[in-house]
Amino acid sequence: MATTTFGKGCHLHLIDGSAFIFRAFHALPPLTRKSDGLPIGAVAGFCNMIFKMVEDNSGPDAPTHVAVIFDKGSHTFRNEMYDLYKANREEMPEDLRPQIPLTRAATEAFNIACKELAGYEADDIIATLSCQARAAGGRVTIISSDKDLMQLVGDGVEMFDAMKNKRIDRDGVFEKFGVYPDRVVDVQALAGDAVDNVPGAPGIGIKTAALLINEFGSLEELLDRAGEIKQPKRREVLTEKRQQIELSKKLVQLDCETPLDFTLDDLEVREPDAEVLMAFLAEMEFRTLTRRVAEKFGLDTPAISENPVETTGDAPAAPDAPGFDKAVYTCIRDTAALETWIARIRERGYVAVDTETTSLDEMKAELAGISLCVDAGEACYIPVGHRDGAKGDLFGSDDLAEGQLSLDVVLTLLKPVLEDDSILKIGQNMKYDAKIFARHGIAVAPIDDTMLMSYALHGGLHNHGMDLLSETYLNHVPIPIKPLLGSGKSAITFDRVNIDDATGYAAEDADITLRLWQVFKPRLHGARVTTVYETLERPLVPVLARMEMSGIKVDRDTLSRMSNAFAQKMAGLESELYELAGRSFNVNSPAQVGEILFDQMSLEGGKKTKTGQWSTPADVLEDLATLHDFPARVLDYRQLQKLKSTYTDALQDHINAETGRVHTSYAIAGANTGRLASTDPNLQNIPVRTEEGRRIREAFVAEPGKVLVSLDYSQIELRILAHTADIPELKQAFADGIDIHALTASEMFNVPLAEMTPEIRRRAKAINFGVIYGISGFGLARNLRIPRAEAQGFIDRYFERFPGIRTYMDATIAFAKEHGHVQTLFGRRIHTPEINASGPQAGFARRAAINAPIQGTAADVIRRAMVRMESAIEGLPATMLLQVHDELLFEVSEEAVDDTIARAKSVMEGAAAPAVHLAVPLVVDAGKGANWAEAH
DNA sequence: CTAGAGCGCTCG
DNA sequence: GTACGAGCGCTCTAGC
Repeated sequence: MATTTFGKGCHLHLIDGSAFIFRAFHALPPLTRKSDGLPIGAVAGFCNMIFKMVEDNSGPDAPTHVAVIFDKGSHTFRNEMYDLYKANREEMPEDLRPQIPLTRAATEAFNIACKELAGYEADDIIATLSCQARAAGGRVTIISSDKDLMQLVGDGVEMFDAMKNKRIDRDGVFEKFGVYPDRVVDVQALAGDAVDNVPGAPGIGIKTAALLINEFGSLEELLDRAGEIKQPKRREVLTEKRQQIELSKKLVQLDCETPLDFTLDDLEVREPDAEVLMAFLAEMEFRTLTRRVAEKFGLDTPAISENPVETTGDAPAAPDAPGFDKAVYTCIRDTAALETWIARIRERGYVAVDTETTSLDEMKAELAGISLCVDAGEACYIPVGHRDGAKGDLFGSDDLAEGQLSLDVVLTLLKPVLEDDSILKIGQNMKYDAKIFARHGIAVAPIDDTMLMSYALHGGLHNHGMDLLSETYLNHVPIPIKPLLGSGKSAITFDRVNIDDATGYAAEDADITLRLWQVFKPRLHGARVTTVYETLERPLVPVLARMEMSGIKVDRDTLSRMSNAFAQKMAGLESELYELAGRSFNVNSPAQVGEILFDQMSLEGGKKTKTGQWSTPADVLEDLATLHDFPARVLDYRQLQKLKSTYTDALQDHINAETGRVHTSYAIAGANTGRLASTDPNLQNIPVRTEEGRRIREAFVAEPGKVLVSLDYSQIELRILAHTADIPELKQAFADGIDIHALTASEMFNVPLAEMTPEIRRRAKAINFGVIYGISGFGLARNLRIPRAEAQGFIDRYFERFPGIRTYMDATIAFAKEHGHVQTLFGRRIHTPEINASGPQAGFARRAAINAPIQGTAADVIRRAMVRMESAIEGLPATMLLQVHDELLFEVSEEAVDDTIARAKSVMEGAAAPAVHLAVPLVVDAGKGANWAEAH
């Protein structure tokens, strides 16, 4: 083809490559290459789009010049102007990352120019080329739907949305922005952009911005004459935020003078080399496209062994995986063998790791050994802390039968591998192993966690322990630990297990972990949970590990004194109860309490539990307490018993001898909804509702010179409900900062807000919570202690007043029935296997399905806040210690309290963006104090 | 003697 | 038969 000079009559097509594949990745079904599971959905979408253009563009309107433009790197000249530019941007999904070089390769295979420039966005290159083409008298079509490019439209420049197959001209831009292209930047400067983190003028959206620009003619005119604006808020924001608005304009204004090292003439359309193109398409295993391309060029279709298959989340396990064989596992007792393994790991780029220790408490556990696996079926165990069973002496390298390398030697060799950025460490519940290694000065990264992959894939279906996963997904029953350790008093710790047995057990764990990873990893994309796994599960591992290792200081003396006081009171109550009953009995036994109440005293209203004994829960005893002292005293006793046994006594046993602090453990995959669960001890249920219970929080203290700072989301679940079910009245109330329960009461009972009584508000509050739980007449009646018919009346009125709630509930259940799962706003899936059951099960399943998206979205929000928190408070003398579902607790040096609160609050309130745009504000309240009671 | 179910209570 | 989601201490019993 003869080289021509770009000029009049020429038509330039500019394809926004980065934006296209990002959109294609999310919009198209997830496709993986059959032969190796490589995700290629976005590449396929891209190739189809390019091919379609090649086919369509043989007419008179065909481009004479064409280029695909990509972003290069994330740092651009805009970050020099404003360091927060695109700071909200999500990390690229891992399944998309490998597709980017493939898309460049595809562009080259089609023999289309592929351009990018460090320090500039694709948009700037597109702007520059557009300007040059216009200056030369040619026409331009920008293949993109990015609104940031709309400022270029007009006068011979058009846009084309390839996904929607829609042209965008001057009028199209006007539709979107309310102004013509030459004023688009002015509108964008005012409206800002949450996704790119362009600040704009707070409170002004696109519509208002367009109104103002149309009235004043330009942004500069508007800012100069802002004083003339009637609305005080607008006037104020335009005056006070002038600098911010001007900066925003610079950020959205595209650069038409990007220093390019090529000219328009270099972009002239070239015929693809058919063989190169066919080879590429065949390599991608695009069967249909390969055939169509072959037809177009009149070539034979090359044989492609496998069809690309859309994975639905049920991709088969590797069919040719070797069986499990203990005999193949090796025990590593010398450095040469260890170095061979390390070389193998480096060559492979990933390794499954498991640690064996002397305790389930990571803060006390000593390392007994480490197992590794890089190929299914072949694993090793490196003993480092095994001891003689009788004497307890550590085996050395010269113990012939039981020799082992020293811990120091092994960790020195493994540390560079475990910390190597280019080697993926795979574990089952990696938080445990990461904490063990962290205590030895090793920061394990990067990681994958098979437990968390399973949680993202199968949440709600089953638990995610290794034994169950192995049986379910590998069809293999792992070696049980019981026979090795024994149980009860005679149980031994893993360091006393003989090394041969330990090798068989431990190496298998690494083997299983690797195989689970091989099964789960390619399924994430098909099940559309890659982003959930990568942004809500995996990044929490190091964050929680650090929180757990920090622990919280608990004052033993305070607890001890309270325990003594409780014991005294309980002793008094005990004798009083014996007196009232006329005999001694075990107050801790509900069965015996029931006997005395209902058999001996013949009080009315008793019900039996399913095991046939009298039921004596607190609400029943509360009713009986009006008739008799005995049930009243039992209630008093039970409260003290609970506080003493679970809190003031048990917590003391959890104070770590070395740190003097209590270190809880968070289960990331514990709760079905996405919530964390706290165990050993549970620090998410420390009393707060009663005065006496709340005093236990006085024992949770800050170090001298520091304070505890608590930040909690206000009404987060109701806010999410208002957004999700799209209830205008509730959204408005949250926007206006109105008391939501009072508002509900006012709407339901026709009582003006000014005349609200606590009792009416209390009822509305119970209904609001009931809605979140999948309300029933029975449940509300029991909660409010009113007749069931009356409760049902309330519910009916509520649905009448807020019909959107009913719509949401019905739609959620219908979704669950159709898909077998519900999901949160962030895409977390919660499976609902019982949703089609009948009988009482059906009710449970329906209520759980209604609740899960709300509770789960709230859980996702705080997870995101936690993941972002560490960098947000970096440099401040502040440590995040605890999470209690909607609360984060920090320990902060006194002088940094205000800064910490400001930064943490900002992270928490903005945690939904940019992945989710909530139509209600998130509000966070803060408190501080010397102890948790004061801070909360 | 040990493990596990059942009950009841704590939290969001 | 019923509010959603969790964990833990105590009693009691089945089974070694």
